[in-house]
Amino acid sequence: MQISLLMQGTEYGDETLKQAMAQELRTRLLEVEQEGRKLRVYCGFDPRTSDLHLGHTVPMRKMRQFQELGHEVTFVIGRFTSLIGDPSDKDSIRAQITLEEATLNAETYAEQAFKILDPNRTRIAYNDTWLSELTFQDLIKLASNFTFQQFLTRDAFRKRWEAEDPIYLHEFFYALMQGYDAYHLKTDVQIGGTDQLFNIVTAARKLMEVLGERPNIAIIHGILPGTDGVVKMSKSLGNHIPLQTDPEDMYGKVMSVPDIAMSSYFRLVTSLTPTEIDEIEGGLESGEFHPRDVKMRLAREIVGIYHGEDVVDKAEAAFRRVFQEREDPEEMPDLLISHGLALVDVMVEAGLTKSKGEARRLIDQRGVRLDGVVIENPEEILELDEPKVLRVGKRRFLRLLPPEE
RNA sequence: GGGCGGUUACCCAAGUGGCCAAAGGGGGCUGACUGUAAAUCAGCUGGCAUUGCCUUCGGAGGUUCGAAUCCUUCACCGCCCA
Repeated sequence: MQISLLMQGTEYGDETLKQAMAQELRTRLLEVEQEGRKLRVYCGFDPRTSDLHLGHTVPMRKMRQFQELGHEVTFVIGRFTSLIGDPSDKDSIRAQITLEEATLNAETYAEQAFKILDPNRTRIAYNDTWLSELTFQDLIKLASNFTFQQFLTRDAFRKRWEAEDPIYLHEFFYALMQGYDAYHLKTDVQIGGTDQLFNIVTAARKLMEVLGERPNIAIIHGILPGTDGVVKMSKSLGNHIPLQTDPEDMYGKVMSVPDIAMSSYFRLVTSLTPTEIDEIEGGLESGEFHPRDVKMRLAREIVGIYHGEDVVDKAEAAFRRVFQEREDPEEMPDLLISHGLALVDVMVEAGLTKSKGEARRLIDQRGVRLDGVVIENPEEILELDEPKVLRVGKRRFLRLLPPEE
């Protein structure tokens, strides 16, 4: 009963492993029941940036499922692991962050997570509290359980090895640290994406075993692609949909996701049942549904989760207005300007462009409009006697207000 | 520690004294098309300035009328040897 629900949507890339994990989960459930306790479930999130995005919610939704079944969920904030950066992430090595930065970034992590997790049933833990206590001796002991070759067969490392790109020694610690988290928390279940297979299945399970704990069960989910539809969602790539964005923006960002990624989005970040999703996919395939309408449904679902059903209609209306009917949005920032200012200066001042050169370029490319009229002259001087709407490109808007007389 | 090769713009990568703000690709942006999808096409992609100037080719210093390109030195990376 619980098993099928908990294994729902998992993706191991290996049927044998999946069966093994399902079997272990079954056994473990029975055991904890006899012990009169609940499963201890955890997933770690590294605060390498300050905001969580849709991609983070995939494991969080799975955690929520465990919560609903009464299990104990620990939301680990990887303040210590984020110092290294998971080598599974391509460019995480590049920018090392400090504990101070990680702490700052983590400030609102829990608050953001509670959009998905039940705050009353979530334990928050920071992994620096135990990882920073380890001695060099401890580290040696942990490290001695693994061979260099085991790490090297990992895709992330192997590719770099073959490309003769640097692989830093400390990157190997990441898996050890994550494994130690699982050991320290004595977890029964660890959740993560397919990119965490090595960290969870190889490192954590082995470490727990040699340290005298039962290996935790890996619940592995698929990876949510970003708004480009291909690469894993991440803030540093700029293909993310932040949880803390306004409903209109969230709706629009979902709409910009390529069709091919829709199915992943439905499966990974909405509450639709597998049956409902099958119906949608069938309808798409037969041509019964228009992909755009399906995507609008997707956008409604997602906006509804984070902003509430009551604002969904408004977000959708705003989207239709601006992108389908090509009207100006109802709400946009105002800027009071005085007479005789150069348009390019106003654009830079308002943050619509980074430089005057960029502003001129956009005007040149016919990408700047004032009340719908394309501005032709890069040296345009503004003389307003009534408010006008400045549109830069597809989605940058500003209402210019004339000076008060 | 020794030998060799390398460090170029957001990323990859060409460029070995002036024609280099620096080829090409990716990414991003603008426009056309359109469903803020995909594909395609055209263009843009350091800053300031209306013909010019300033900053940029790992850091610092030097040679030269002139350097991403040559020299010195420092730092970092890879390969091979130990």
